[in-house]
Amino acid sequence: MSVTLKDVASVAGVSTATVSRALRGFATVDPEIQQHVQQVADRLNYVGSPAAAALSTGRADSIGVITPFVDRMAFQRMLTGIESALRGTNMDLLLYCTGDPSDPHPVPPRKRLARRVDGFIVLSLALHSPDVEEISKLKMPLVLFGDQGPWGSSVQIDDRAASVVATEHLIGLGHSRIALIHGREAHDPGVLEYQRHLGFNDAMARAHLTVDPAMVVPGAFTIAGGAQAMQRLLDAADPPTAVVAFSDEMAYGAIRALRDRGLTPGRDVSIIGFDGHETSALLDLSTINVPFEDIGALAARKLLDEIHGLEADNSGVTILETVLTARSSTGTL
Amino acid sequence: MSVTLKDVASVAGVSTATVSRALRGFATVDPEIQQHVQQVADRLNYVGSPAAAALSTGRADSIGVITPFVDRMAFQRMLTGIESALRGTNMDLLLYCTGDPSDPHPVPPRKRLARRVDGFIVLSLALHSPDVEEISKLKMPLVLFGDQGPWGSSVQIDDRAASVVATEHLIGLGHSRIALIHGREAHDPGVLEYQRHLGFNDAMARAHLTVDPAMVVPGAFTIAGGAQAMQRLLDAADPPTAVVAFSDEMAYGAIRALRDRGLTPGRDVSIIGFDGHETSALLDLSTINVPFEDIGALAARKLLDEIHGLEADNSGVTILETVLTARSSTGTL
DNA sequence: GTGAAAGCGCTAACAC
DNA sequence: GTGTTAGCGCTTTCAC
Repeated sequence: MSVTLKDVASVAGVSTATVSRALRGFATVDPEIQQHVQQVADRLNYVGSPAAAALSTGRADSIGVITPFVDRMAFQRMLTGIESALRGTNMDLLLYCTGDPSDPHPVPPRKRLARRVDGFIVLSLALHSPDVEEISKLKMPLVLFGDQGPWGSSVQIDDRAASVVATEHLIGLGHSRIALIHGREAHDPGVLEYQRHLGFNDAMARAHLTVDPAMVVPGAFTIAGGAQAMQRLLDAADPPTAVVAFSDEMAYGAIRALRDRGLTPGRDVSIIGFDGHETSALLDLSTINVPFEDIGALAARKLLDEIHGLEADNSGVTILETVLTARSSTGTL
Repeated sequence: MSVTLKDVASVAGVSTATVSRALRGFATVDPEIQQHVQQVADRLNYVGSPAAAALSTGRADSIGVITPFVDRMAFQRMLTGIESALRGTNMDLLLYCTGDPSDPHPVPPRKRLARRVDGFIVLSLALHSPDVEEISKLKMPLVLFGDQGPWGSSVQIDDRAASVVATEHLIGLGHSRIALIHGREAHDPGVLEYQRHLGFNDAMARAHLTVDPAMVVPGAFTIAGGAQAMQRLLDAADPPTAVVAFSDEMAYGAIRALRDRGLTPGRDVSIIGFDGHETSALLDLSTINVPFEDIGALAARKLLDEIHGLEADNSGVTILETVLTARSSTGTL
């Protein structure tokens, strides 16, 4: 097939053990020999077999990233962060997309990735994944985002507090009939959405405002879903004057729905999103900035530390800050 | 360490070969035994070692996706397509991000991924990667996008023709002083940008319009770069009345720059983008829709076929259609 | 400092 | 149909 360690060894006139050591830069190898072996390997265009190394060492030299969706901007930003943290390490990145957790998936992620990676980053985002439980049973290094797991460390934001900030921003502008576009019904307190919902309720209660159940609609975290949600809200007997959306994408959809009816965001209806994507600036969308790139990078760094057995100072739960950016999509009543 | 095939074999009272066959659903196994083995494996929570299997079979059961950037919307869309094509197969996805090809990368992709995957999808996007050459030397299954490679098949769009369509759209609206925001200087005809530039020139020449070198500026394929480019254009002695941008992101930036000066896209300056991202509809950006999801899915399918040795009907070069969507960012002069 | 040899966990002939 | 056996290509004791 291809050129192996053994080939290099026989050409270089040394043992496979020496080649193995030399190529990995072990200090115990004679510098002359080390250099010679390196040259031979280069000349032969030798590329080692990760599979063989993995089998032998038990390490896979790669991490798995598990996410329900790849087509979300938040995911892309986290992936960017993860990638940058991995740059310069010898770790490879395996991507496993579970799809909507409510659909049963053909092959559970643990079966797929378990022995193939040294650890996992689970981006459960807005949905609690039953797979997380499965994965945590593996007792492998694991870093979670968006959910507090029973095992491993996690990177989080304070969803409840951030949601309070968003809601109070609208209240501060004089709004009282405030609607909520959430992703979907969440019953698990560990889920990001649940916490944000709590925050919304907190802020409303604190301002002595009532939450009208008709003003709470799902938007599936997509642009289309957000647009539909907004349409429902506008069709209500008593439409809202302001809306909190649990993602920028849903807010985009809401803005579109508004415009389609000739309404202007921030004047006729105020809208605030959640995520702080770059495009939100262009759409003049007020939003809660979530540092997804940092989240990804930090999660990756935590995972690498766990894998390498460093009892790092960054283990456990880390909470990152979110900040409100007010733009013209939110205005006084 | 963990439970192995051998453990399952001894518990089930059969040989490892039988377990191996049973677990992979070979027809040559007695149904009763097959079921029994499966049960034992489940009970023991057995998870096979991909490394061992790979070493033994020579197949890695995974593909590598190589891209210079992860933080581009186009990349995300292609990844979505690739992911969906891989769903239901037993192939894993390894992501390798080379970063800007002009920077030297510490570990060349071929060394990293070569023996770890069964084939590659290379998304060179707007930049010609010298790594492609290296990878093609591997003589492994390879599917390219955005570049016509010396080896392997590819998925493409007709960049030159699409660019003609975009430019002629502006010309048809009465514009004659048309600027171009490209990504960066391209000298390689195999590169997408080069072809689009050709198309721009074609359309201008056909309409007997001159291309002012001062009206051709780079935007680095980012929002910020597009904004800067637009600023330069507006600061020119004789600013353009219309602009073609080679990506929606750069067009977003251009729109922002326009707005920052109190100008309205489509009225004061017309702008057309390239890509057709979902958010472009919200920004009322005219654009050339590129079916990135389809490109990704098709590339993945081609690669799988190549890997499995199917001399598929979809091998070689496949060209996908692009379509113009006119919105209010482009208007009559 | 270097080599010999025993695996790592699985698959694929090949016999039975 | 099922078991035996010989690797796949590397790492890693353990001698020397």
